[in-house]
Amino acid sequence: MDDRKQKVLLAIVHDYIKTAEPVGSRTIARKYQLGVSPATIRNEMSDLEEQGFIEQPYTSAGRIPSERGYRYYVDFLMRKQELSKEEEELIRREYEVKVRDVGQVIQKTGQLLSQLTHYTAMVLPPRIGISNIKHIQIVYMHQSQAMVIAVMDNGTVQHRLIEIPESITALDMETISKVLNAKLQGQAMKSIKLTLIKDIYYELARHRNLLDLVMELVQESLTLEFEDKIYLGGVFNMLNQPEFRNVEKIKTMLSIMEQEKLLCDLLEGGAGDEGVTVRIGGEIDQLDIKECSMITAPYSIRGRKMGFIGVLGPTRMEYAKVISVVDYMTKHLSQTLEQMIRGRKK
Amino acid sequence: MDDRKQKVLLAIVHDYIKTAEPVGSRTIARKYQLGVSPATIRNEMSDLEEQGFIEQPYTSAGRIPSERGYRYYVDFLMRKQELSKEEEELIRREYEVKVRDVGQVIQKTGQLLSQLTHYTAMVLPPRIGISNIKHIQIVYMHQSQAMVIAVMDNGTVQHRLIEIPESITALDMETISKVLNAKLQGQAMKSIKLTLIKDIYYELARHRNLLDLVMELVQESLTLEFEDKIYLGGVFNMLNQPEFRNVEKIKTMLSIMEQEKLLCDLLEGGAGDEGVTVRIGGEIDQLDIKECSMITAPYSIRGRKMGFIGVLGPTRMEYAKVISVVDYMTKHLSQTLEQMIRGRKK
DNA sequence: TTTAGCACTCAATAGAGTAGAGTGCTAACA
DNA sequence: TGTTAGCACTCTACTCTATTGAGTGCTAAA
Repeated sequence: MDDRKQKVLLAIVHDYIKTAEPVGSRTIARKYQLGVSPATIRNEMSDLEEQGFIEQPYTSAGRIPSERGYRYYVDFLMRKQELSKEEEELIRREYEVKVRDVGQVIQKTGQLLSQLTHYTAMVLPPRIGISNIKHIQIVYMHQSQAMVIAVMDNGTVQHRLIEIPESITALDMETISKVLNAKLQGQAMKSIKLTLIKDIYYELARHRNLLDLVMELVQESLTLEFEDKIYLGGVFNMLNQPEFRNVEKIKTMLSIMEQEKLLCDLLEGGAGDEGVTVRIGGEIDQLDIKECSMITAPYSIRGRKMGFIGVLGPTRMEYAKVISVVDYMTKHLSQTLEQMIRGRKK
Repeated sequence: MDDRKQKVLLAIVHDYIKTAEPVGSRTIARKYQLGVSPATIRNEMSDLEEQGFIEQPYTSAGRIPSERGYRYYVDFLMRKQELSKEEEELIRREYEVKVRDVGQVIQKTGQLLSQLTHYTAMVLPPRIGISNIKHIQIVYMHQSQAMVIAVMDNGTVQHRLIEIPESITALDMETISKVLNAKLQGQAMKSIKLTLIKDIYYELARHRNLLDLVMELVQESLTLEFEDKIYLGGVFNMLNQPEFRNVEKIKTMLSIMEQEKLLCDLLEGGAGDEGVTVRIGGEIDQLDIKECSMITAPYSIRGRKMGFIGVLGPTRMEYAKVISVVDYMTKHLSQTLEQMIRGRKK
């Protein structure tokens, strides 16, 4: 692909991202100084179309980038775009106030992502399956009920009400808490194996009843990993995009947004181990939202991948901008979380 | 208002609720056996319009109920509509599985509400401000950080990471936990007064530093009451309503849905102390969502009002149906929550 | 290789006409 | 006096038909 063709493609992508209207040869000649006439540009466009980088919605309309065109743009033509001073300032300021626990950080991240990009943001909170138990506590509520609380070292807290046999006293529970703490502290939810459970059983044979219930909680927390909550921000930003002028599209869009499970898969599915991943249109294979692109990236705490953040927008997305925002935010998020949970030992 | 006028109004309300089209005199004569000709009905309609119960979108269209018309319908004409056996069965079944903690119950309630009514459901979880502290625990995370956990007797758990001076040991914290529990157990967050705090201060003069932070949490939990989370269900149900054919309306609608604070006010604002409240159109004064009605009701645990549930739909709403669903759900919700937190002493 | 010119295509817009639902009025009827 | 049939009138929604304009592709000349 020669230099001038690249320039033409770049012009088409830029203009279409900005206006959402098919771009004609004349517009390019007028707005982007290439030093050639519209006729020449038409010839180039004809070639580009043959190679599959651009397409025509109908005969005698302007051209729009194809998915392949966007891909080429993202891979070769796009120039990196740093965040502005104001934006960085905004992020810094927002993270400073009122973010006391992990949940709030996650939520704020979603908010910022959507605010900065004007698209829909998705954030997957730190997965508990791969974090370690810091403390387990059983709180007596009344004669047939107790609350099991597990504090994880990523700063989250799991809790559940359980039924207990009436024969068990508050004192019993304290004993159980102690043993559980001794055995489970520092263990990852995932790594709690049968041997360990047997070990605890042995030590607490007397309290087998209660123990069954507690272990059930532990087990369930593990499965919870897969039905994790996901934080969305700016869903209705998407409605400002001209591609959502028609109500049917909005409906499919929103019904997708209500399926948390699907979104989690979407977010986890494509992202690589490190760095920002861009998926354009059909490259998101799980789903048939047409004309959408996703930009995702994992964030980590102390080098361990803990979750994902992502932005969903139309294929006609401001890739350069969104990529740098996502990149910047993962780093900032990792940093904020690390600061918050400073105590973690490697 | 004489009997026949009521019948005509009822016919108009029913038909408009069903079809979302202005209702003409002929339609009424055909579909609702009133035993009179369209001309007579026209005369009645003319009167009804003069009295403000119905209106015409434009000359020579059919009539639609005015807000006053809906109000009259709800107050005097509407017949109570019981839930079907299938619906009751559905509710029972859904509450049985996988509702282990209060959060899940709340979420499930929202889901059911929207599923049964086909409108948007909102649920305000039990307010912590008016619930009592069951247990306070401080968990040591590492040398400069601790997690404060408060278990409330309504089955919710509050938690927060706090910074602690390095001089404080894990043992210190256990002492503090003990004293806090002794003093705060059974107290409502709201009722924690200065005298009580002084009392604790006195007893724990040595640990004043840490105490400051813990009390701050308690204080903040109190303010949290006002920025409570709200659970929404079936937001996109609304899009199936024909009044949301145009995109602008969808946008205002959704942007309202994203403002949690506003929704909480909305939910709390109009509801009375007991029973179902219906607000029609302009009667929802906080807001300028036009053409919407809200049906709300408080739910309680052991006779104490703990939160609200509500349904938001177009003014052209199936009032009879929604009212009975909301009514039924508050009762069922109260019951489920009471069962779950059985231990509460009056 | 580039450019100007020109015929052709197609969506979007605007206008005109038509159909249909519904009203209000009047006069006749029970 | 209340009810009804008849009829002229109103207004929206829909269809059909130009018209406009942006844009292309091709050809021939520079």
